[in-house]
Amino acid sequence: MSAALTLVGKGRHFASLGIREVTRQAGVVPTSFYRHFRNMDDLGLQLVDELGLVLRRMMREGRNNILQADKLMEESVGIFISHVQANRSFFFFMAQGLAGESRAVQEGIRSEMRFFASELANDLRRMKLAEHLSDGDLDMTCDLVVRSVAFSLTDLLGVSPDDDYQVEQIRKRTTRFLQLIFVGAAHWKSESA
Amino acid sequence: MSAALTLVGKGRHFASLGIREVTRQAGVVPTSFYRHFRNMDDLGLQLVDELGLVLRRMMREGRNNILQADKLMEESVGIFISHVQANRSFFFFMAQGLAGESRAVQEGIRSEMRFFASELANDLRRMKLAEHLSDGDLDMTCDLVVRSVAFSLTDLLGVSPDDDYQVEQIRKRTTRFLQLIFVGAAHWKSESA
DNA sequence: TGCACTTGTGTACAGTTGTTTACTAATGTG
DNA sequence: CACATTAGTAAACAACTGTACACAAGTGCA
Repeated sequence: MSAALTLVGKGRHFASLGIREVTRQAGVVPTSFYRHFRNMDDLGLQLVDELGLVLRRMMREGRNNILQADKLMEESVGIFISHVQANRSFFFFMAQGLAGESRAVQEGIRSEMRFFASELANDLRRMKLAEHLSDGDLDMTCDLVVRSVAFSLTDLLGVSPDDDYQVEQIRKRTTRFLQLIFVGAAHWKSESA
Repeated sequence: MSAALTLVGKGRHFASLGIREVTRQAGVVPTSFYRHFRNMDDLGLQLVDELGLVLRRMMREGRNNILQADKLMEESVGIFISHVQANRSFFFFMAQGLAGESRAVQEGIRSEMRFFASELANDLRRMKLAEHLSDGDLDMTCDLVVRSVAFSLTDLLGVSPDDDYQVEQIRKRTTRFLQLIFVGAAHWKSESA
């Protein structure tokens, strides 16, 4: 699994990886692959599970470290970026999987994102930061937040992690996106359509 | 090119396509490939150019058919969805390319999206729909709009085009996203950070 | 009519792929 | 210690891959 991840981190697309290629990277004979996985899709699914762990760690760090509500978005984006940089290959895999060729992997990643969004909605409810929103509207808002951040992910993966200037731009832009969304949520009226 | 697109439309990932496979689908001998392209990346780049045309057609239809400002978002989303359904394979290619393995294709698609966002900003300026926003803030808003719609694209490609119920859900959700963003923009104050 | 150019064909080759089968080394539990 | 399980190996195979080369049919222009 980490061999596959390494290759993905080097810019290869998961869909184009072969069994022999992965085992070669792992320093192991091709037949060994079958001791652990039935095929590449299977390996992909197990990577999705591990990705889930990475995302949960990120979420926990967010919950523990965000103290003042007024800095909520800056800090969240900061945590997000630092986790992406620390697990670059995993997030490459995630970004690829959103439009990947295995339907199962795609659905797995999508469901991780839904989970993330619903946890975010719960947190906001608990912090009483969105009391004027109906449950449905809060869910929608959080969904949009998660999507926007996920899209920033592709920006972030497109620049070198050492390019501080570009990373800073992405950080600022993502933060502004979130602020814009929450300004919208603050003035949102149900059935405004 | 249309052979490659057909394969992508059938669920294959562009990065995993081979020359022989594409020429087989095209009903042509493998060596013919080299008459037109140097390699698969080259083919991908030419597909990006064609994708640009598809997007421009969509934009034009938007400009011609949107009459009342109050239905602007419903109609825009409607046009978007109908173009996606009419050019499904192209949009598959686009969604894949955002995290593809060819840096050049990736950059090409990204730049098409930037172009789209800046045209959108110009239109809104021209229609005097965003006069309280600075240029930078309007650009940001349009960027977020385009990203949100692009993300909905992956939703749309994940369901069958005949599944009217799901398509309708996506349409509604996307429209609400845009409304939320524009409510945010309407109440946005520069330097609100 | 002849000529340059474009597109497609046929054959060939060395390298790579996924997968099977039979065998071996390492592991931890009773 | 013996045994069952797990993880890795070696050799083999047919199928497929990208690419090279020389050649043929179709095109539009002089």
